[in-house]
Amino acid sequence: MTRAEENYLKALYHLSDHNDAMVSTTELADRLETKPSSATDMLQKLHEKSLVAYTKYKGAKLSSEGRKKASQIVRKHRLWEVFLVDKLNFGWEEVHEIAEQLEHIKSPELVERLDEFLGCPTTDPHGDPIPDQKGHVVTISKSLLADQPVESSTILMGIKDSDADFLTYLSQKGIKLGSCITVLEKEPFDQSMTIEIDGQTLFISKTLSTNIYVQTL
Amino acid sequence: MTRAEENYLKALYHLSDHNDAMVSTTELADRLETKPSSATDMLQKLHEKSLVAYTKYKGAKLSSEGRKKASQIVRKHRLWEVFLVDKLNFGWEEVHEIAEQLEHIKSPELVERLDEFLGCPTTDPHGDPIPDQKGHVVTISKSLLADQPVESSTILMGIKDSDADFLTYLSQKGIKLGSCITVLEKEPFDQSMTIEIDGQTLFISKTLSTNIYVQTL
DNA sequence: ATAAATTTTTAGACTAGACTAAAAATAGTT
DNA sequence: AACTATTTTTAGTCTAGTCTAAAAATTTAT
Repeated sequence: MTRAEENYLKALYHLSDHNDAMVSTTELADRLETKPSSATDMLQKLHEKSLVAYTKYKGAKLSSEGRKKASQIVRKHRLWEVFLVDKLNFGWEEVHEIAEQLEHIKSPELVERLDEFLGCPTTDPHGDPIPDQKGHVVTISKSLLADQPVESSTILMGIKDSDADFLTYLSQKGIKLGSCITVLEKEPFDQSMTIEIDGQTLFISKTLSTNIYVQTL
Repeated sequence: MTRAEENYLKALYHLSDHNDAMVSTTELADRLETKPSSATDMLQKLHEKSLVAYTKYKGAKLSSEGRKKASQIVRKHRLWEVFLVDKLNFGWEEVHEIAEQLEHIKSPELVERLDEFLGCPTTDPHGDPIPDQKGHVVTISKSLLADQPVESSTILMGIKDSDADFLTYLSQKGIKLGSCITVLEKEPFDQSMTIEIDGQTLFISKTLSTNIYVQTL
């Protein structure tokens, strides 16, 4: 498996959104910042290798074999992110790019040992689940902060759009995984809200609250 | 810098043997398990980029810039080896291949943090020195076990040819970095020797003793 | 239902890096 | 000094992955 092949599989994994949905050539190309013609070429190649189910003009989705391969790459990506944050003290906004490289290191033994070294974590620093060796993920039911009623108390469980700037902003405010959030007020006209987070009162826009996953206590 | 370019620089680094010696196209090709014609192509390219001083039919050596780049790759390789052995409990014979991949990860910050995490080691698991950020290496004076006189007491400081099978053999015998070695007998006809290593008496061939570096106490 | 707009695929070209085979330069031998 | 043997370089081909431009299929709109 080449690096490019791995990146296509991973993109399909993320785009199919656990729904087994068909992904269009353009979607895939956009995600990988490439051209649709390149995506077509690769899809045909991956179809040949039985990693992808692809029908001309209809789109593509991962085969079970392809899904397994993809989940292994995601597993590696997220384990390395944990390593970078927990062991090397990187900020959660700095690790994605480096993990993009580390995820392609080929050594099954390394993955297992790294997993053990990290204490077999189940989520990465952004709250995304880490697939196990077989590709299975434990999905924790989480809701958007935006949907929580006033007075409700929740715990921050994940970040939807792990954009680096957004993550930097959050950590500047002291917002991190596991923070306790209580919704104090919700403005009906712009869906902004006032929250109490780890004791501190904060005013939060709709953009923010729709990108934060919480778990009800 | 592509992966191939990095591998050529690294090969030149190892072949020039700290002597700043000219390396021939064939030597380089052999080291990289490729053909001389491919090496020529790459040398011309690296010369264009001022990373290598190359004159047709004469051979090549690293420029100061190229040497710096190469030493950074070697630094990364050896730091990752320490990580794999010290933190993930790999055997010293298992780490070279994985480090060959990890050495190409691009992130200066990562290297610094890894270095610190590992306690700024000065040698890798085989006793080879780890270059610092500027490419400088601390060379410890070490001699071959084969050259030690009878009765002399030494400490094992490094392995010359870090071949996986050889390393496996050594660790099976309980031979490791830091082991105390006393030469008990030397046979003049085949240069084999009897040694005492960490209390245990061992018979050792010339091949072995010429691949082990020791430091006199 | 047919025309227009969009999406997707094909065809052909490019680059990096490798290869083979042939040509050129260097080194070794007499 | 000249002739052979070896090494090195050049020339041309191949593959993976990308691209652009054009053709084909599909979707949308009238």
